[in-house]
Amino acid sequence: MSETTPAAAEAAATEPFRYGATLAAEIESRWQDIWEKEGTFNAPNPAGALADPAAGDVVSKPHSFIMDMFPYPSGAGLHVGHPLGYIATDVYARYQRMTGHNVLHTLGYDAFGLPAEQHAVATGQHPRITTEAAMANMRQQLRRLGLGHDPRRSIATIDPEYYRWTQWIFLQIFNSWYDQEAGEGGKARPIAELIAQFESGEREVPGGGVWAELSAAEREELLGEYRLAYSKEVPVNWCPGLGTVLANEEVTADGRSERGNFPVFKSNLRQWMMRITAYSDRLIADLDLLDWPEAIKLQQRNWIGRSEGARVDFAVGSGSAITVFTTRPDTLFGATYMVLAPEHALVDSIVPAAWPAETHEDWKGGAATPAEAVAAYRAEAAAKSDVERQVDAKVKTGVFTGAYATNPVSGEPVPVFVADYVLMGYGTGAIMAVPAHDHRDFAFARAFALPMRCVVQPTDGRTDDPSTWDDAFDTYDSVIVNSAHDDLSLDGLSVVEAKAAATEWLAGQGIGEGTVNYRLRDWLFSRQRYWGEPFPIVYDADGVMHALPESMLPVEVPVVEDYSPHTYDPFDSTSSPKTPLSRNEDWVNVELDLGDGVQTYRRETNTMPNWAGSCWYELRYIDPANGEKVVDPANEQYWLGPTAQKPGGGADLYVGGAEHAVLHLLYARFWHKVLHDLGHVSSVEPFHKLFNQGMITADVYRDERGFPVPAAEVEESGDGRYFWNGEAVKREAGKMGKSLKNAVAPDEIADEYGADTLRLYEMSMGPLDVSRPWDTRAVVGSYRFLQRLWRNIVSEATGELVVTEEEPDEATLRALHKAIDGIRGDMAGLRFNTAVAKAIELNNFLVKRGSTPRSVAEQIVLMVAPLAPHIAEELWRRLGHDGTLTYTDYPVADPAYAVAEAVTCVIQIKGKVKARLEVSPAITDAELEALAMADPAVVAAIGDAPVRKVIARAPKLVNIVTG
RNA sequence: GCCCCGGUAGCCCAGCGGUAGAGGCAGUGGUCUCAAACACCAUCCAGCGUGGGUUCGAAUCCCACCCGGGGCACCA
Repeated sequence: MSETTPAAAEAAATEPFRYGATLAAEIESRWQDIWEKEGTFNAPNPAGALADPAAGDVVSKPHSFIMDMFPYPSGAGLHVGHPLGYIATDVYARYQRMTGHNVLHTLGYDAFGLPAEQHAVATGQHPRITTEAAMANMRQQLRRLGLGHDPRRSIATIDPEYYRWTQWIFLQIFNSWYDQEAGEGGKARPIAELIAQFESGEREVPGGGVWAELSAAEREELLGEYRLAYSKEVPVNWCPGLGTVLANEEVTADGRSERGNFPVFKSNLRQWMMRITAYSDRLIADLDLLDWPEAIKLQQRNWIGRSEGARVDFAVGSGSAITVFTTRPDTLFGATYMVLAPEHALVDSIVPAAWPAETHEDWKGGAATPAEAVAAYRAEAAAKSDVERQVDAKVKTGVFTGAYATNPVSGEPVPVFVADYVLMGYGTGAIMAVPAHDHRDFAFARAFALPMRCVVQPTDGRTDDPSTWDDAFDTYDSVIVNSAHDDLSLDGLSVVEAKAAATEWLAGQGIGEGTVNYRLRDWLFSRQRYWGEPFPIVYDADGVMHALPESMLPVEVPVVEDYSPHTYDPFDSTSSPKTPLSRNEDWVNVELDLGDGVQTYRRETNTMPNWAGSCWYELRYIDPANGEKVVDPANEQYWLGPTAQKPGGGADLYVGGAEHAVLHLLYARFWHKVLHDLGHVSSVEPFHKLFNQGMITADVYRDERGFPVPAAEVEESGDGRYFWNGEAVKREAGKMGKSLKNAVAPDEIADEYGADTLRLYEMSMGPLDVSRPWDTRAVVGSYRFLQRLWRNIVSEATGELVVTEEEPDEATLRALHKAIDGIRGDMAGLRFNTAVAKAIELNNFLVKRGSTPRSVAEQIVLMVAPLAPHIAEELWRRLGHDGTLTYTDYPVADPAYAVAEAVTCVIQIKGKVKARLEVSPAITDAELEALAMADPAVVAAIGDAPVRKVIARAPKLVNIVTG
């Protein structure tokens, strides 16, 4: 496509006053320069360096903080799918400016992370060089689109002045603990307050020690159990192929790394964690404050996975007990066996020396003693990667431990198994199995010939004998049966009632209590990478951890020769991570005075994950140059503070892809809440309204071998078949990208038609939240619209204005105000596709009219301005206005003209259209009915049939029911 | 397997109880042109995924199913 000479450019060469690619390019670059030079989109702050005395009383002006999801600057350059959201937020931001809002809209770069590092390793260039080049390239590409960003606020996460605050927030989190007793639902408090409680004896030191007598190492160990950021040996996701550990959220359902698709293994390693689980309840509850798509809220709720249930102790052996978590205490009488996770600590202590008499052969796993059987099974489970465990999930495996526990309600002995379908990381790592009413337990019980007991009355026609069942019966909507003994009877109670009754009884017996359990785990926060934020943490000669004081921030990423990660064979589960930063002894060993005189310390060599920088960037957009504080409270309050419309506060609009539903959005909410608890921000949520834009897809053409061929070179034959170089190829839908050879760059489209055309086309393709295919051929439609708009106002022959000075007639006013009314609503509701259609409709009206009154021209220019700002600015100037239209009021519809003067009323007989009438929109039902019944066509159609009923819905419809 | 979202003209999409069509692309015919491209004018095209139901009336509401896209998936 790019090889052919743009036809429009040729035309422009011969017709210099015509709106073609050449004229569009000239207009666009000129206005982009003006906006930049005049700082048109600079938003004044209430306080600090970005406050503007000339802006007047900023605080009393309504604000609108509009954000795009933090882009990662890819070295590959943009395709037309990337800017979809950026154009949409720009259109909305421009509309907001024209309706009196102080608009904060900018775009920064999330520039730390794995891809940049991998790219650097591949090309041999330092990640800072490649990343900064990619950012410059992306800025250049985006500038051409005319996005109205405040350039003073465009931060980058790799800037030391930015990441010093990322490290500062880390220190806030590190130096905090979650006080469950504080406020409603608890809150984060400074760790110093906890230490004071231990010192004074107000709070008992766990383990019974005395604080003053503990060593520094012991104190730090203890505080690690409280800190919201802590370092601990935990089972983590180790990915040898990437050479780093990963958060649960970065591992796919089939046990592979989201990035790179390498196998991931469970490994016990000392790593940094964030205690996000302390916020589980608040992260769920505060979703109610947010204007987010329900689907995203649902995904967050599911990810956090709150379940209410009970902890129950099952006595085993003499004196010890296995504690299980269950959501179904109502089915306690149906618990016929138990299962421990292979890693469960109690396994060793309950295993007897020999198999009990009459132990089922299938339960022994072929071993001579229970200890052998358990050891063999554990070894087998440990060697499995998550992938294998996933693949094997359909078949239930396990072995009998040889031990029996006692069902606390039935008093019956229940065998205790070890099986990997029970996960150590959830609940207590142990379950009571109720095979009659749980699918997994049912499958296991069938495999091991375990007894089942039906305790919930089946309601689907099956008998109450589980031996005849094909699967468990797990409905909640039924009543409990077979569940009674001397002082507890659940029989006849509903499931919900029985849960409460059973929990209450257990608590009374001291063997259980109601509890809430979460699927969410603490967030693994360290990575073994070079290209990330270093931790502001050092270790002294005794290995005791010290946080650096604020004055020593930022801890800069050292400039080194060798920044490559230590990667391994992707399948080598025995390997262990090594940090790239540890190679650099000069940097690792550091002389510092942390209050005890100058001493040698070793730096923490892990780095923070990619998510760290994007967890708080909304705050820095607000106050990018603040050297004293993360954000000035006056500015935070103004832009993010809670209001009647947004009870939790947060940015007014946040647009981005749905793929960040749980990762970024959950982490950012968590950090924001910590900062709120510690008094740094007034808002409790970072993003009030979230909008997920759809994807732009593109046709992919594959040859016989299935390889993609360059989509731009494919030709369509008349009969709907496709050819490339004469060879038949197959068409399918796909993502846009280099690998599928179907990427279209925004620059190509801007070259041929101008950026305004590209913006308009992207906005008119369909609703913003729906994915839709790119069609280069269709772009010309948006171009023609702009040409017609231009022609309605400026002569193509002379470049002179052609608007008339007449007063618009009534029909024109009606068309105009109908358009204003509709477009305003569409703009406010982010329905840009229909807004464009209405603008085209009005413009087409003006074309047919033959001339355009000046007042109408001005209003249509203003209406189109958010969508196609360059041509609008140019026409506005040519219409005789000085300066930018950015802050000119958006047209307001006159209600007198916004309704049609006459409407067509349809007359139906039994739902079939028989006649039409032109009536006033103000007509009453009775008048309309009378008119309809008098209509000759209607009279004829009714004939002799009796009229049973007449439905009149003024002014559009009358339906006559006969017969 | 479970949970979301979507199926309207050849294509992208409006309409979301009341005439199936706002807008765009493509197609067809014409104007312009020596021809063509561009542009302009005109025009063709679907009964709304399928099957039931509610209603005077259903693309629109309800139920079931089919197809496409996304998410979750031994979480006790």
